[in-house]
Formats: sequence, C-alpha cells, structure tokens
Amino acid sequence: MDIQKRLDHIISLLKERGNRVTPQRIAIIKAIITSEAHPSADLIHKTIIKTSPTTSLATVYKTIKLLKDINEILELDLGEEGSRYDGRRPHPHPHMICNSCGEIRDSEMDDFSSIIDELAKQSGFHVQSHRFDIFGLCASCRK
Amino acid sequence: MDIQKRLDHIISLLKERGNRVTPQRIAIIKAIITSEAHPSADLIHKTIIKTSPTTSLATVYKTIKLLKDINEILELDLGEEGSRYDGRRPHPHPHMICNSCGEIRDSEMDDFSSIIDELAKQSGFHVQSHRFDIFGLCASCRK
DNA sequence: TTTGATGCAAAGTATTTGCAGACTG
DNA sequence: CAGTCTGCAAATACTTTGCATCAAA
Repeated sequence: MDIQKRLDHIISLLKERGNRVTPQRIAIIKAIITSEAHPSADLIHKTIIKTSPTTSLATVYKTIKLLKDINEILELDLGEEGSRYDGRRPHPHPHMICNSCGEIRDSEMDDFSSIIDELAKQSGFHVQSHRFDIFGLCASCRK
Repeated sequence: MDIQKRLDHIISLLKERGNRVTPQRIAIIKAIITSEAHPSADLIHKTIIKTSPTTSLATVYKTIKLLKDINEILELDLGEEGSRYDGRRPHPHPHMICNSCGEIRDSEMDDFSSIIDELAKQSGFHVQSHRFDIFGLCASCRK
C-alpha cells in the first residue's frame, strides 16, 4: 500500500469515528507512516515542525494515542528510553534493536500465530497482541 | 536449583566482584528469587520492609540494577506501568501478560535460538538478548 | 580502617492532563 | 454554531542520583 492510500485510509477511519482532520494530525500521520526509522514522539515532533510549525509535542502524543487506538501504528515500548513507533507495519512483528546506536530494524518474519497459539493453549490465555524484540548489535556497530 | 543454593550462588558472585553482602541486599535478593509474582520494585520493597524495615526503595532499585548487571534477574519492561522482575528464571523466555489484572505467567518454551539465529543471519545482527511477550486476557479475567 | 553501601530528598524524563481559546464540519 | 482539537504548562509516576552517614570486610 503506498503512502497516499494509507493516509487516505487513516483519514477515512478518523472521519468514521467522528474525529476531526486537522492540519496537525495530517502532518503527524504523514510523518509517522512515512518514516522508516521507528521514530520517537520527540523525533516526529522535530520532523514536522519544519513544515508545520504550529504543532506541539502534546498534540503529537495525543495523535499517537489515537492512531494506537485504531490499530494503525505499533508502539515499541523501550521503557526508560521511551517509546518508538512503527507506522509502516502496524501488525506485530519482530524487531532487532541495536543496543549501541539504537537503530531498529524490522524483520521479515511476522507470523508467530502457531507458536503463540501453542503457548496460550496450555493456560487458557486469550491472546490480543504480542511483541518479539531482539536486542544486540547491528552490523555497523559490531565492527 | 533450590532457593538456598541460588542465594548462595548470587552471594558468591557478589563477593567475587568485590561487592558487599549487606542485610538489605540479602533481603532483596531473597524476595526477588522467591517470588512467583514477577514483582515490581515497589512490591519487592513493600514485601521486605515487613522483615527488614531499614531498607529503602532506592536501595531496592540499586540492588535490582546490580542483579541485572550480573544477569541473575530478568527485567520485564512494561513502559508506563514500570518494570517487573523475574528472579526465578533469569534467561529470556516468553511471558503471558494479562491486560486486565496484570498477572504475568511464565511460558515453558524458552528456546528460540533457531528462530532468532535465522532472523539475525539475514542482517549481520549480533544477538545479545531478546524478549517475547504475549498480551491478552488470562483464564480468570476471560470469564 | 578503608571504602563501598545506605537512606533521604531532590532531580530527571517520557508522557498525560486541565483548561481557555481556536478551528473543523 | 457546537463541540472537538490545540498549545501551554503543570502534573504524574517510575527511576536515578548526590551526598552525608554508616557499616562490611
């Protein structure tokens, strides 16, 4: 799905829900679905104030929450380092996170349903989402 | 490994490193390697002040950091809800985390080395650790 | 006796919230 | 126009840190 289609898709979801489509929201959504960098809220903010100066960090957080609620972005909760967001592939998939430079790379493998089903079956657990994150050193930092 | 052996093991590791073995540390270590509840720092503190009243929350955090550094406990970083700790099985393994009551249950499956190797191989990533957490509703909350 | 550990309180940091005014639909 | 959204600043909550004092070895 290209960026424009995805943007239109999200905009219609918002309209359906009765949410308003403001310039700030469009700028934030564009930034987050475009970036390959798994940006933080702060980086998203720094990125968009260049072209949309009247956007506050608080609004970035509010819009992120909105996008999470409609399952259009994935939050990668790194704890003390804050959260990073994946707006390109909103379905859970593994990430490789560099402990040195902080780079986050997507992995191609994203179907863990059989493994998760097996784990859940044993205990009557009802699965809603998951995260599979691998920490280490990326190829560049390894050198 | 029973609790006493594990406690002795950790104490010798600390001595080797030149760390001191204080009553506070012993109380914290006992609490954390005994609990099945994946306790938070605050819960560990609340637990031990009953028997070891002269232990501050700051010391709990400092000791947790120490135990993480020597790889004797596992941190489960839940972001806004703070961290929980697994002192019984310090090697990475999947957890099932209830979105309703917060219960964290260990899964038996803990060898993902082949999957992780495969993911890492594609990109030259050097794996140091991982987390595999499944979110949903536990059997009780499902009802 | 030496030096690392402790407790306290203050600082730190990512995120959330309350509110008055602005803007979408 | 009604009601939502925005920016600002204050509030939150978990965790860390500085420092004077204490105690393990």
